[in-house]
Amino acid sequence: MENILNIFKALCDETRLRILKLLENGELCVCDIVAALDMIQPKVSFHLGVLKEVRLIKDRKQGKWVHYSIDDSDIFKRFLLLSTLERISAETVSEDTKRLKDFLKIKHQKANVVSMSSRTVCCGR
Amino acid sequence: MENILNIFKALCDETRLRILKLLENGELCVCDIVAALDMIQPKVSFHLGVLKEVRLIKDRKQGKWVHYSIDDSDIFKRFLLLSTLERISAETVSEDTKRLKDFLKIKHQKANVVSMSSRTVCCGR
DNA sequence: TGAATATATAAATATTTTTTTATATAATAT
DNA sequence: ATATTATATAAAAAAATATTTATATATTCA
Repeated sequence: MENILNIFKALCDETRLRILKLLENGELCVCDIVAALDMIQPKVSFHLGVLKEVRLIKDRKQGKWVHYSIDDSDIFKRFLLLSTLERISAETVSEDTKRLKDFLKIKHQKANVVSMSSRTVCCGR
Repeated sequence: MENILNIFKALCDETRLRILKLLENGELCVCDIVAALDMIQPKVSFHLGVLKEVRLIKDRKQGKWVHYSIDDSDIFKRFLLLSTLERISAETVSEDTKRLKDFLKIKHQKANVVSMSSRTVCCGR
């Protein structure tokens, strides 16, 4: 019971569903998600922690960055996520996707300049 | 989003999962559930209301009684419930099932006496 | 009709969860 | 070394949810 209950507790929050929806298309680092959701970073970290705790997502550390992605090692969770996320239309999260797109664009532009000047910037702050 | 979110909000509570597990074997009236969970009646009514609101369960009124049962008119919810409830072992809810069994036994005994003396008692209080 | 029973609802309280603000940690760059 | 960047965490405040207590409604029974 404990287990399935905690999965639902992790899924019963709008912010966390938005995060999962963002991760549907592949891994993102924390600052990507912060930009996409337009929320402050500790808030996003909190929700990532909740999702990670029940293993709906996993993380991968690389230098200063932490990349999060859907953890599809469990077949039940995989199916649950699949059927859940397909019930959230792209339209519903269009603002998030737009902000993410814009952010990644600028980030990659900077990364190019950076690779020439040998700096390493993610959020450009 | 609203819709799937509210389904998870309804499912993210232990009492409500216990209620659903009880209803797995067919409809029960409120006083059956109150006895099985060993909780006060307004608390049970509150949780039944939450489940009914998102149409995970439905009710059927008959005289003084209200009978609740799983609402399986929606295929997604049906599947979700099926796969959820099978993840809650009978062992986990054995106390609930025991109390329910005991309660129904006494209730039916009374109902028999009652049918002879033409009274209508449910909870015997 | 009046008492008893089954359930629902409203208001007050308690608890849990989320959000914010401040700060810590760890990696990289200068 | 020191500053900057990315992320996490702790503590306080705010918001949401659940629980209790009291009461209302509706049905049946005597």
